[in-house]
Amino acid sequence: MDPKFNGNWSANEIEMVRSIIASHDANSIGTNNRNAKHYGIVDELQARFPRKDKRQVIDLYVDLVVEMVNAIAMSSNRLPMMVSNDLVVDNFGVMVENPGVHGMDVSHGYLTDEMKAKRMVEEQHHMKVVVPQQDKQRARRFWTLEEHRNFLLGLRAYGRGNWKNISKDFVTTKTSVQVSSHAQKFFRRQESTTKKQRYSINDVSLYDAKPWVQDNSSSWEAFTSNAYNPYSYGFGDQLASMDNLTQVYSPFQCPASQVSSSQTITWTGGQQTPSPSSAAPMMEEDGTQMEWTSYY
DNA sequence: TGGGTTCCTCACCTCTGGCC
DNA sequence: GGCCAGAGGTGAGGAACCCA
Repeated sequence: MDPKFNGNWSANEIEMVRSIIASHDANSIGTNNRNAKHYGIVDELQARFPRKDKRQVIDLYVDLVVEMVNAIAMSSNRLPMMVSNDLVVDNFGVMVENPGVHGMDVSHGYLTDEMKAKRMVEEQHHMKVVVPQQDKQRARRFWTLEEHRNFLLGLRAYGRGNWKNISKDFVTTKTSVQVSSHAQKFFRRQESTTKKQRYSINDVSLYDAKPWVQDNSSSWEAFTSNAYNPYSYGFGDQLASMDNLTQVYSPFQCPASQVSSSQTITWTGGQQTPSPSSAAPMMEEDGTQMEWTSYY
């Protein structure tokens, strides 16, 4: 585990976080919405550790998940068998092609022939169900905020270029090609910080708030500041150095000059200013479009 | 070592929606 | 209604990997 991510965590705290993640894992068998689970765990972790900011919680969570997945993957070397992702029951919301995790009927590390046969049947069943859905999803469908956040988490965990793993473990609703395409737009967006741009999903960073849960009466500045926002992950100067992934932690994309030292984002320019007359689209989980509620 | 496969990057295309 | 920016999809090209 990269120590720079959890230097503020004691060994006991890390163990506590592990057990919380594991308990979520055990309680979530049969849970289909991995995306919601990611954030449910993060929310619980932050509730347990109110002195930690959201960024620290997410950092540690992602690190531990990746660590666990890697450990399981390494241990699977002596069990070279493939199972479908859906059969490896929710592993902290991260799917792994791996046996030996709970929910698997493994006897002494090996599957019996009967189990294998049963598994093959189940796999066939899953394939029949899943493939047509993928075809269906081939139709143009905007990325939801949830998907984009999971994309950022995946980017954080695997780094740039590992789209296959990001697709498999974090953005399960998108193919690696789709993730790659989204990443292309995302990085292009990150690079073009000087132009006036209207809001896009790629302006949302991992630590940004969930705008749709905000009180309509709150101002945009209050929303983007950390003071009263329970969903604010915090951003700004303290996020300066994250190797080649700093862009992942960038705040809403706007010229640096527009970000005050107090980390309050002020929006300028018609398209970037979320006003009732220029609402930026948000996507619901089912892909239907919702709009910004008025923050002014 | 060479052929086949997989995956990633890049560029381009089409569609959508906001602005004038 | 036209223009333009942004989003998602797709194909070409190349690098990396696998295997006989």
